Amino acid sequence: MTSKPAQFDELDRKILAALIANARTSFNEIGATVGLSATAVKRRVDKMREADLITGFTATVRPSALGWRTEAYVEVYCDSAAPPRRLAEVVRNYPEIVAAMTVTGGADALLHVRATDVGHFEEVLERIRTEPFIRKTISYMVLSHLLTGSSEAAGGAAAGDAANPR
Amino acid sequence: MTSKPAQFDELDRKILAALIANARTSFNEIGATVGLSATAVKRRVDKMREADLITGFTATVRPSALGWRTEAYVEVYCDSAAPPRRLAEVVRNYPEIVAAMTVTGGADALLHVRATDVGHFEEVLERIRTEPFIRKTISYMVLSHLLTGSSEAAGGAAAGDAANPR
DNA sequence: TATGAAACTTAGAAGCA
DNA sequence: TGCTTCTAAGTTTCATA
Repeated sequence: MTSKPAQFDELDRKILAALIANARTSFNEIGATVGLSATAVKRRVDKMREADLITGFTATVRPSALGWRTEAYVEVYCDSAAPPRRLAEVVRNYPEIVAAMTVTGGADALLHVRATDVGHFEEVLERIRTEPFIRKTISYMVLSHLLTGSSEAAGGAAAGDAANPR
Repeated sequence: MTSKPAQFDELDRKILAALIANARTSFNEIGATVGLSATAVKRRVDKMREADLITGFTATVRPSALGWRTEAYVEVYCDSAAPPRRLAEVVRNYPEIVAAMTVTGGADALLHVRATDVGHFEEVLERIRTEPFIRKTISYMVLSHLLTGSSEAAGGAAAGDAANPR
């Protein structure tokens, strides 16, 4: 192993931004933009993948085009005895839960839920509420997105440049 | 224009799932999986892109590897006079806001914020609170993600199959 | 209208200077 | 790091059902 943790420089940032904008941009094209040969770009990308900085490449989809038209955030309140591990197991059983995390504040966890429609969401919510250690839930239905093209507005897509989280 | 909206079938679903799992899967490989030639797969992908069902291809990144280690959800309460449009403009000025939406419930909007550390987050929060029509904010810091590999845990990556929103 | 095979073109991978 | 070769994938055209 080398001593250097393969530092991330400005060139890498630009390459990353190009790949986030369009994962199919050719190394040649990226190289032309950042002033590097295609080979050099490839090597840097390989390193970023090795470093697990780039975790993969995916297609970005519009959930509404697939029929997922309802979205909500759900605060979950648990019995004090329930450990986060337990909640993680439960959450995995719901394909409608696209994100789940423990949070500060009154609630124990926050769930990001997608459903086809309000009826579907209600059904999911009722199932969640019957989970043994869940005491109560508070739902916030998403009305409209204020950030179009945002990763989460697109429902799991990435956009933006490497200098920014989105 | 044709009368048919180019219906989405099971084959498309499988192709989409393969591309979401890995956008660099070759058409040939996908074809072998779904029982189609590479040419046919490409044509279906082209159609899905035209239909804006597939909105693009991106690299998935681990925000923490880029130094974005703090994450929070912020409820925003506005003066009753403030229209959502106005909020949308404001939100665009903050690269730290990775998602923003109007929601049901007491708050007018919910922001998903990423920052490098708690100090950075506090600074962002203070800036947001000085925006003219914002009355108050309530923050929920994300402690840990319960769904690893989830799009949002990865901070803007997509994963899963087309039958599911994630 | 959708498909598959073949020809053609471009990009990616590997080795070398 | 960049250049060149080799290989593999994407792209286009054509014929077919």
